[in-house]
Amino acid sequence: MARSGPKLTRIARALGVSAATVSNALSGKGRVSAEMAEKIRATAAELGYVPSLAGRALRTGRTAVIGLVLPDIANPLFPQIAQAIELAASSAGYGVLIADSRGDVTTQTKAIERLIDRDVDGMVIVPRRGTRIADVGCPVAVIDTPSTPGNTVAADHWGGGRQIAEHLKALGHRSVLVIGNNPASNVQNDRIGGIRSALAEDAFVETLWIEPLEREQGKGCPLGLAEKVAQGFTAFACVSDLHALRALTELQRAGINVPERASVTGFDDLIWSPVVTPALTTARMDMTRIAAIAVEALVKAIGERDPTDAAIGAPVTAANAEVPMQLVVRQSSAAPPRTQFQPAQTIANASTIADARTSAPEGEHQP
Amino acid sequence: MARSGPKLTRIARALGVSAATVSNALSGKGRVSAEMAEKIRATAAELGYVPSLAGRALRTGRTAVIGLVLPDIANPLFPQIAQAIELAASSAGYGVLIADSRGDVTTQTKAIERLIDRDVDGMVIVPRRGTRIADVGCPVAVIDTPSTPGNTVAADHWGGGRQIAEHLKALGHRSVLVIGNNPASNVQNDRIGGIRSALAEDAFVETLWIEPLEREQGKGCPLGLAEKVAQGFTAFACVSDLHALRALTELQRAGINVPERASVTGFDDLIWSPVVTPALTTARMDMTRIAAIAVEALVKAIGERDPTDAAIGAPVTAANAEVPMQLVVRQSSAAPPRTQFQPAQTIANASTIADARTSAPEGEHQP
DNA sequence: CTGAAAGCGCTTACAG
DNA sequence: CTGAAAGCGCTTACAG
Repeated sequence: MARSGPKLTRIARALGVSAATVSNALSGKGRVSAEMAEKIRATAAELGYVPSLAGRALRTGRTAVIGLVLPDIANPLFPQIAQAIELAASSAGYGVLIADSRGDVTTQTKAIERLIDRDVDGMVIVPRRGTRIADVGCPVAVIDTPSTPGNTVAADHWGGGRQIAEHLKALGHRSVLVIGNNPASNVQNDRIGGIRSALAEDAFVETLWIEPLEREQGKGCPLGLAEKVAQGFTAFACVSDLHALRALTELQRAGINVPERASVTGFDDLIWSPVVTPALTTARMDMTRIAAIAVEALVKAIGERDPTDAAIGAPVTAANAEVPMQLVVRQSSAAPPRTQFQPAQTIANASTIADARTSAPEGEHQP
Repeated sequence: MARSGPKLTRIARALGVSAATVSNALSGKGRVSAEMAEKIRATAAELGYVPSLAGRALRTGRTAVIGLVLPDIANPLFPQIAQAIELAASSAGYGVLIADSRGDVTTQTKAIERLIDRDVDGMVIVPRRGTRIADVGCPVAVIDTPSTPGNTVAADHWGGGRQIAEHLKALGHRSVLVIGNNPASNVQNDRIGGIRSALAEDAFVETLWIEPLEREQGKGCPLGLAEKVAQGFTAFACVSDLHALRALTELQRAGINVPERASVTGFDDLIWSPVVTPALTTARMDMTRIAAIAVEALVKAIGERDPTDAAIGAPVTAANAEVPMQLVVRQSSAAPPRTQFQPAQTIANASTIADARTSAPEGEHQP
């Protein structure tokens, strides 16, 4: 309650000891007799003592705050990340200052500078693709992809891709269209690489890079998935649940039943994945663990760092770990048409769509 | 770059003046001659001087940090809010510390306490429904609904509801099912109230309160919307784009074309709204303005507050404003079946669904 | 117009 | 084991 409660000195006076002794007792550095320490702790608790971070920061050079730098807060993955980091950080006694890059590299640099100016003890960065995080001047933990050179903590995107692929393979899918939107993204390339590697021998795989959909425009160029179904694709493996959602609704809109006639999978288990009909099969990151590792590494680096080396060229430290992804199977993926009988039906909006039954379920485009 | 750059004293020494003069020059309090001030500013810039917030905080009792308290970071609206608040706050020279309530009232209280312990100058709170924000001990701006008693800044949810309703009415819809999930939410009630009030005379309206979908479960009880279509409803007005997405996909899954046979609308213009096929018609809040107003009010309150009144019972100040919502018309809403010819078609998954053409498009359930 | 002093609350050597 | 002192970097009265 009490904003920056009573001061240390008040406790000291109340007990007739020095502020230094109170400080020592409270920090448990052991320079105080057990009884005295106990008495001091009791009084502190009773008075609702909360140390002034400002005072401490000024003395120690540590603010107990870390920055969270994100490429774009609008990213639907942001909530998961922020929540996990906030939990890990506050458990470790750190506050989390947010900084938004708004998708822009210049803004990212500025955001990082602002955090530095605020004397954060360290920062967690989810870099915008292609960004080099260097000589920031404080400990940094990067969350990205194992493929990113340097110290990073990341989900095993490749392994996640393999899980998705194994799942589709086990269902009997042999023609898979992989959908991504950013060939420059390490994360997407890892996921796609994983999918392709697990599917390599058994299936025909094609990758479709889609254009970023202009927000607000909303008129979205259709991905032409109905045609892909007609060509024989039975599964659409998207690198994000956002693409999966786009694929799912486009297929449904074209009158193609999911999962009876085409399976759709995504990545990240975003908020809507279980809400949609049919619910999306996806692979999720263990954000809690990723955040825990990142923050732990950060805290360790902060501890090892000499707070007085303030200036340029200070060590950039980070974690280096890879966390498995978890497959979440829901109703948007099932055995392909070949193995499941479909009652005769006419397709809505048939004008633009070839009836998939008239095309071979697979193989016609095999090399 | 330089972490907590050169100190004030360094500038003072470089110019042979006192630290006090430098401080005065930089803060522009005008106790310094113009030339001197200019020289000082130049040197400060040259040395890359960045004031130590810790030092300043200790002296002034102001940390230049505000807290952002959210009911649940996982909320899909969070990105919009966080982004807008971060921008407004950093423009005003404030950092933003995040605090997650994780949907829990106790956690919310703890999160607020932690922010207080960190000596934030004020906080923006998006309260969990039914929470009383009181005697926090620092200036507070609440973002909620105009219906919430007390000082709040909010979107005009009621007006947004009216806009949605007018839109549907203009298209010719006369049977509207309103979908919400939380009868205790002021926001939802305002939105629904607005919809109903604008529709009152001309249409039949029913409200469907749906169960919160258990995440991970993903098996989601279907909402039974196909049946509603059979009953004659032609429009589904949801209080959130998340519900709208659920409705849209359920309808599509049932073989009901949107928007030809049923229109779907949402609220908030969440990330997926323009991505989905058909893109969602929705009403969005002007988060930028809401955040600007909230932060401005907060900063004003902080300025008026005596930083030494530290303790209990300090004034809780806030904004009080109502910001119009903006209707975003996309393809998920169109004229109802009656006014638009539908080619004959068979419905997929017909087993569970009555063919809507056999039921009256409206009226049969009118009182 | 400018400077010297005091002090915000804390912690860390250094004495006793 | 405990205390007195110094100082982190800043700003605000108060003198000159």
